[in-house]
Amino acid sequence: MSTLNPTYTDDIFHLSIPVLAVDIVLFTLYRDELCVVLVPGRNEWAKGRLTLPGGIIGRGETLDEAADRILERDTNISWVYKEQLYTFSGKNRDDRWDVISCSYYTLVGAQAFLSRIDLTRVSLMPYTEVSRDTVAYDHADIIAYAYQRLKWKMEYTNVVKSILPERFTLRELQEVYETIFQKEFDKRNFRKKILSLDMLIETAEWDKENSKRPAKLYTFSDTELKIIGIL
Amino acid sequence: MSTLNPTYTDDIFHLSIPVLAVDIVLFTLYRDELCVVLVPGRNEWAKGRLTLPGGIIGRGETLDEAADRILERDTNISWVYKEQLYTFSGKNRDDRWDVISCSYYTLVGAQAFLSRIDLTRVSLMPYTEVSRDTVAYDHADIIAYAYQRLKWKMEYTNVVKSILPERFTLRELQEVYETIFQKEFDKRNFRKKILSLDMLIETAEWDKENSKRPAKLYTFSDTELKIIGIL
DNA sequence: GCAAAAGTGTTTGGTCTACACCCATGA
DNA sequence: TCATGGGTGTAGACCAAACACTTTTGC
Repeated sequence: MSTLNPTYTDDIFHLSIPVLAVDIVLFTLYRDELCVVLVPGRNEWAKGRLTLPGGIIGRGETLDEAADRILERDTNISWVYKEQLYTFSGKNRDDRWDVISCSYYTLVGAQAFLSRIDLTRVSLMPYTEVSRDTVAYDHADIIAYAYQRLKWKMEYTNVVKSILPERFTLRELQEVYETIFQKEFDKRNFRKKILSLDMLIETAEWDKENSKRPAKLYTFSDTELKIIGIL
Repeated sequence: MSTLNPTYTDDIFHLSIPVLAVDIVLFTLYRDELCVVLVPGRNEWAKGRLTLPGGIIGRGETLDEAADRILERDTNISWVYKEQLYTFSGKNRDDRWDVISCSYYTLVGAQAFLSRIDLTRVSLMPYTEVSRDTVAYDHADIIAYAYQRLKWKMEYTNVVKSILPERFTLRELQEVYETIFQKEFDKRNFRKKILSLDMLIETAEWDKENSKRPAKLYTFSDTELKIIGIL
């Protein structure tokens, strides 16, 4: 029996203690929509349905390590901002097993995401289509909770940087907020607010991508997650 | 081997998966100080030191049920507001075992607390005295985290009601906030703010306890936890 | 020169803070 | 009548929201 990475064929499901799994809610923006990464269910209770990437934690592993391992296994993504969300244990979580799920959520930019992922193994579902009918177990609840937490983090930290490229325009930044919050913000107030936070540094470069007046490019002043009040 | 309530003598510590425990941070106010309930360490690695009330979760139990069971076992307290805090899994949490701890915190009024607890089995430690030297494992870290979360919940919910008697004066309410936040608030601003939230109902009764001008007694309008912005 | 997106300030209302005095009661 | 804590209002600073026009560029 391997120490790391126990498999579903172990006899761990017949013990007097529950099994602890780690499930990951990976958010990304794709075609101006907030999407979640899902994988096909691998056991008989989730066959033909989509689930969150997840796995059983091994002895000697921390939860963070297990989250990294599972994320890398399913998406090839190896370093991202991630945060533990909640540990779910409702009796009806799983049709048969007594599995407790420690969930994480993470946020990845579409570029980084698409360049690493194998879309034959994972799929993207728009957040608006997530429901108990479209994803297995209680994973729709976990995703809904992750979405709340994400919005909330975006209101008072610079976590949005994990979804943006190194340099970006204020308009792009605003669009990320608008997509995730599903509401529009006033351009002037948004810029004033963001700039007043000293979260961004103005670069000397300009965005010449589109054929209109070029926009200044900005970058984040902090590489680490920082708590600030945004919205 | 019992299904609920596995004991430390089971062989569960030799498995390929980690063991999941539930630890509880119970806050109460005692002599105008924020205190935490601790119990004597029961295994050889925590002998002679104090730990949080905790135990191994059993198969068939949810985390909330395990938290209730452990709380009742150690303190006779059977219904209180409680909230899952975080699931800790650092490698150095425990000298020997690979135990993952799902922690809860809760807040109990001194009256309810003292009437139910057996002080020969548990002890109270002022929050200011909690440190890695005074409590075992990584429990000081868990308590510090719980304290942050508690303050934060008190800023935007009516959670404070779990520590107050059914009827109370505005002064008492303010004192609870001052004790927990370890800072003083302006009386007029505090009253204005609290009353503007429609969180309280003014009763027809007066507090005649102290021998000065009687104060109006208030009660909470919501019995459930409610999100509001307080401070 | 025109279409398209970038960029920019001011006014207004609400909220937070600081601050000092009178009132009701029991002793 | 006095000591003690209960109860109240206002002015200034700050922050959030609403709102419209000018600038730069490519075509």
